[in-house]
Amino acid sequence: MQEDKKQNSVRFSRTRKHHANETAEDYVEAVAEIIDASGECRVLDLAKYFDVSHVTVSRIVKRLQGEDLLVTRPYRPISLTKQGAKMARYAKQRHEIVLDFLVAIGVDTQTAEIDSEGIEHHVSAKTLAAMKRFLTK
Amino acid sequence: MQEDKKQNSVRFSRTRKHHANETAEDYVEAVAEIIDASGECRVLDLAKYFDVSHVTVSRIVKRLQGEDLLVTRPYRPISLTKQGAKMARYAKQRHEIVLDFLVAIGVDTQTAEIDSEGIEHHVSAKTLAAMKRFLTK
DNA sequence: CGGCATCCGTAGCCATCGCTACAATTCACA
DNA sequence: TGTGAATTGTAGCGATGGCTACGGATGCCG
Repeated sequence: MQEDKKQNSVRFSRTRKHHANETAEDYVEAVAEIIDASGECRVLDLAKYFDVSHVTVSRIVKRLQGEDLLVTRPYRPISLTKQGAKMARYAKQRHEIVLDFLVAIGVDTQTAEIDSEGIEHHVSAKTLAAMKRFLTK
Repeated sequence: MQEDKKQNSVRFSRTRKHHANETAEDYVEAVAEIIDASGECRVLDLAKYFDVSHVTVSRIVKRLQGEDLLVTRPYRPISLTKQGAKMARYAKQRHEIVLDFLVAIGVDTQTAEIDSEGIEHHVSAKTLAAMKRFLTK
């Protein structure tokens, strides 16, 4: 119990920063997916993708541009920076592993798709590695 | 890809409401744990537990009282309502299953403890059932 | 090339969860 | 009992992410 006090700042990392990072991962992954599927990514594409208003997307896109994850200009399409593309690749890979893993342990596909969206942001490299090992066995 | 548009409101349930619910689960679980360990739960106990200021705890406790999950009075200890205790029991059980499951697939205990904190809130009943099946096999 | 539909930005509201600074209450102990 | 330390509440700030309402930009098509 004592050592909890030191570790809780890590265990309960449900902080603003962590949450903002989840959003960043979701957004770069979505941008990559949308560009891959349709050639370009607009604010409205993201609004439809996440089922939020274009205003919310617009503000988040602006923030992520400030974090050097994506690039856009007013009334123009959105593209990823090198850093954003890297994050998107990692997020996509991790997402697929988590999804496949859930299916592998017997979760139905639809449930696995929903749960993996929430779970993926909390899977550390070590847990991801364990899931990978499980999948290749 | 088409059907994504309908499902995204479910898939990306990273909404205010969902996030607030995660907080509620963490808090009732913590209150139950603290009362179980020390007999009573005070604002400062929760502040230490989550490594946040007492102000943050105080505001959240007030909100959760409004949601009928816990009961307190100014400068008094915090206890759970029937509904809060029920949520705490479920959260604790789910937490333990996720933790045991991560360890079972080969994640070290410390990493499993960290990851399970984040993951547990996104594990549906079906996924939880799959984890339980895995553990009893 | 003008006008209208669509897309996007801005203004401004709310809720949640962080914080510091300060005020109020409680409680133990002198 | 009174007083000081510990605890808790309040005021007020910032960041993030929801929203509606409205205005400006773009671009297509007659």
